[in-house]
Amino acid sequence: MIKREYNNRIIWGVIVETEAYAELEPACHGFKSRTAKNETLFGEPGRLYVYLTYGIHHCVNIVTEKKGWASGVLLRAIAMPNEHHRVAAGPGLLAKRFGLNRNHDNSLISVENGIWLRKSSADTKMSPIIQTTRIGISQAKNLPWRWYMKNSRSVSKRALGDRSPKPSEAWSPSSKEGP
DNA sequence: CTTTCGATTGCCT
DNA sequence: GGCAATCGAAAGG
Repeated sequence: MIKREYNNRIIWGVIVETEAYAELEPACHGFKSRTAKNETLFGEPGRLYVYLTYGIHHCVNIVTEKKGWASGVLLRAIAMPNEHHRVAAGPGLLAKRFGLNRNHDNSLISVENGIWLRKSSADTKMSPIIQTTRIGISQAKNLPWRWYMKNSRSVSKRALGDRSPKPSEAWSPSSKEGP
């Protein structure tokens, strides 16, 4: 589960949908270049990479892998048992509900910073976990790097309609190499 | 410099 | 199903 303290309150939920992004594939923000904007993605694991998308919504990632290698896990949906099942059922919605924005970019995940992770029996309650392709991207659509809890009602709306990638959208690793 | 478009959401037909 | 909202990178001239 993920926990968050802000406005003098602690809220929590189970992460029920994620996607992985890494430097070796073109959908990743760190694929083309390393800039001030995406620097966090190249930084040390355990920090948040938060960016604005569509000029309106924020997307929250947890940086993974080793320092110097752009990689992260996008949090796409959180189930909050004590609230309406859709309040955090999407990347933008969960960022909003958990009060996270660009100011939290590069923040270390810790109790001191008001955002942290814990294991819980609630985490496995909605299994099995389905692995499939990512959503809302235009490149490397064939990579099966999305995971979600099959039995959760809080999985993002668009995640429900799966489709297999067309051959023209297929992508396979070429020059870039992993860590 | 100008134009395009995105790791989305919500409202409309 | 379609599309506006709304901003800033990235791409194009």
